[in-house]
Amino acid sequence: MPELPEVETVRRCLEPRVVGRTIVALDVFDSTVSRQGEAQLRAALLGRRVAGTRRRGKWLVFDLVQVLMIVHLRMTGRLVWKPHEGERGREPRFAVGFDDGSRLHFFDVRRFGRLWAIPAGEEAAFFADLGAEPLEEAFTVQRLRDAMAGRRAPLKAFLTDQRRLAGVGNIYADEALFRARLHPLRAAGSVGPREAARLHAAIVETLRLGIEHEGSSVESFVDPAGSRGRFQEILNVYQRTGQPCRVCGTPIRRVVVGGRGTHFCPCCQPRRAARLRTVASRVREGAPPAPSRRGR
DNA sequence: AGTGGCTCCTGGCGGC
DNA sequence: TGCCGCCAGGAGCCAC
Repeated sequence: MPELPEVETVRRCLEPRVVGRTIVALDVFDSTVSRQGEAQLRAALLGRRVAGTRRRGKWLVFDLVQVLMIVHLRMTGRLVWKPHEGERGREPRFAVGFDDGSRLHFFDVRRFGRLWAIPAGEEAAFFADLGAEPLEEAFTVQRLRDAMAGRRAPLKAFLTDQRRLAGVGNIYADEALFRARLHPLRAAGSVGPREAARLHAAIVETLRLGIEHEGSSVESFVDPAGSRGRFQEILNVYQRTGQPCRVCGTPIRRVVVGGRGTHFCPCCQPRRAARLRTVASRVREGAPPAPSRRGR
């Protein structure tokens, strides 16, 4: 499932290949890939030069100066770079041809991926509902705390909600929560300042590590040049149900949160806050519980 | 408003 | 061996 690190990996692979090239062909083989028709997409894209590539959350943006070509890979979308024409096997959903004869093919077995061509001036409206970009400086601990404040939604659902945070999906949410030692079912609004700082660091570290490893190839992810990612080799919890936690050896558990498979270590990610657990263990040891700071 | 649930889509897999 | 049904999940939509 392409998330922020996978989309960034795709972007980095494509950037040197497409920047400076002019789009001379667009073929739509599956009309459901875009709400816009082939004629409209062609009118918007043909003859335009690629000035740069960007990423916003899990959305890949090709900057064509006055127009933006935007691609979302969703579940199984794959952009495949072909130096020259010619493609074997399954038909792509769309293909873009460049002025030097090279082509970019979009393959997508589950057909959830989408393509847009919008005027550059509509970018703000297009991404209006998208939350903080986690690898930008503006994403601070305070910003995360503000976003979590008062929310009853479980942390797992909060992290994968693109309106709150852009780019985190199932894999990196589970991995970030493990790093932060936070239980996926904890309400986002119940997270204290220290825990929020830990979660912030965990989100940033996990995503950076994902990019460093060129993404996770847990299903079929490969970059446009055909390279697999390596992050799946260092996953701590995702799809490791029943296997021992790499930290404490406890079997990894799987629960469903918001309809999504969620993996965590029940020992490293306790449901209750650490302070409460300390009180519980004091009771178990026969010592009187520490007096509450609030006196109640 | 915030939250949870359903839908789309198809290859892969477990069970019988 | 073959077939059936379930599972995976990003985002959009809908209901409460």
